[in-house]
Amino acid sequence: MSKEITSRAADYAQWYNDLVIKGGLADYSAVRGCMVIKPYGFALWENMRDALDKMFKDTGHVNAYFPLFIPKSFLSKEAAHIEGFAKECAVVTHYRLKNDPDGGGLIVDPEAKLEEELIVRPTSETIIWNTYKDWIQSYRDLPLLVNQWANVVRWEMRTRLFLRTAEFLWQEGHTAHATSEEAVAETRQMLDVYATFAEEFMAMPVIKGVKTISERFAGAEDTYCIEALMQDGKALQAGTSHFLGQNFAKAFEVKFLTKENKQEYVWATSWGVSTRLIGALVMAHSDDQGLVMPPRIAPQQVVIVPIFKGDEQKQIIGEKAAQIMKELTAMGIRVKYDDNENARPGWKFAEYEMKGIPVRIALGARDLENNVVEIARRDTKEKQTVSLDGLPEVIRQLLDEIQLNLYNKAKTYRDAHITMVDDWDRFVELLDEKGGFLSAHWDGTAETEETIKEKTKATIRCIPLDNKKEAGKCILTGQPSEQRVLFARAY
RNA sequence: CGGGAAGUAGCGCAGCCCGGUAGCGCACCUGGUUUGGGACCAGGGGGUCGCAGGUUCGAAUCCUGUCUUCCCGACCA
Repeated sequence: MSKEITSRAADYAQWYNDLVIKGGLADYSAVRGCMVIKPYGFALWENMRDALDKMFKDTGHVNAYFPLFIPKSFLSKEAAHIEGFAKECAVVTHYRLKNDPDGGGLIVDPEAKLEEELIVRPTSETIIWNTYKDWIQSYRDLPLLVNQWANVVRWEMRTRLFLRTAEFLWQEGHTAHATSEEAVAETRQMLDVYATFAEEFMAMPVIKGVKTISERFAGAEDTYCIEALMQDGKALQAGTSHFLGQNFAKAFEVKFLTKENKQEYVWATSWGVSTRLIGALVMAHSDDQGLVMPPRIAPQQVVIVPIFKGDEQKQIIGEKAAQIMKELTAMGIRVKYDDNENARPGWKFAEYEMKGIPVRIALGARDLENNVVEIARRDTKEKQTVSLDGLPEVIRQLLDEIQLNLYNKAKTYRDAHITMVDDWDRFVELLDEKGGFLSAHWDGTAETEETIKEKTKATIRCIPLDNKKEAGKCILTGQPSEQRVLFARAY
């Protein structure tokens, strides 16, 4: 009624916007390109953050916090890095406002110009490596394994809720190591952490791979990524992990003394995931009725909707619901009871479906008489009547089943959308008609990559880590190729 | 940053062409009847018409500027 959702078939982009806004995840704000993350969306982020944070701690990392502002001179120390970010930096030039003497309200005080302009961090490599210089003296200080949860700003031309906003929340890990091998191992380890998180918590299958040179992070030697596939057949980079070599160590003079008392530059990594994951989650599982939340990170896993006539029934049902809640909560299940009398049950059913709550329990007087409840699962919309006896265990298993089903469904779709193709015309045709990943040979040159992008808007998403070597001919140029790479149109 | 569309009550919209008392649906408040898939009846409250200038006796309506959003491109996570 009041909250119609555009169907995916009618307008995929609008469907996505509808889910984010009507599902209560976020809103547009008065600031261009910036969004307000609403409590429901932030609860989701908190669950993602908590799960990831634990995984980071379990792999030996600690959290710290570095400044929002970066002196302009820092950013320019690493040539490739500045090249990559210069075009999208917000710059602070003054530190004071004053009343316009001509009565025009507040103006920037021209007297208050900063001696050195400050950049609002688009990422923190430079300020962090400038700091690490002081933290690292000897091999005994290594490895240095630090993560920070922060906001960053990248001045984007065109923004989309969660997928690309001028300001976003993320975590960025920055580590320093004594050897190249150790840094590469760290890079790969964190990529595995991301892949595990995406698959086990978000129920979103991902492909681990390495980026081509042109898709590489500015300042990295190698960029690894996890790539996910959305329901419209477009790929989305869900996380990246970079092997930075000694680029930042050299730019910021970060050296350490080896056991042999020799000065050497340290080896670095950085890795991050952002609130973009929320956009990925929305597009991976949701349907035309609304959001579909994977149980493991759903802000609410179960909602109980009472169905009653009159205060007496409300009272009795409320008591039973409280008991169910207590049992579920004791099992660590996040459950909400909605006895708001302003909305009728049917309205609540639709509302919670839109919010994607995995399991709904309907509890009415009739059920109490029969010692049963009706449970409905969001993913398949199946309903069943089950006994109140042993309900918590049934719910617990159902949540696991939903989690698994979402993953399997997404994986089936994803696997069905990786297409091997060896013919250029077919390649172009598939992009338009089917979408998804196209596994094709590439001659390894940036020129060919660029030409394919110009002709088709498809980019090389990654070279899968488990790729097998296979001689073939480049899809565009026919030049010899030693392996297939994954092409797709991407967010 | 280019091209298109839009901004009027919390939300969705009409009114604008042709200037003259700001309207409809949902939501909200009160009372009543209801409650197993987005209830109904009656009464009621709420709007600097994005913002700033201009034209005019008079501007939601005409003109100029500006801000914001959406869609499509270019750029990028």
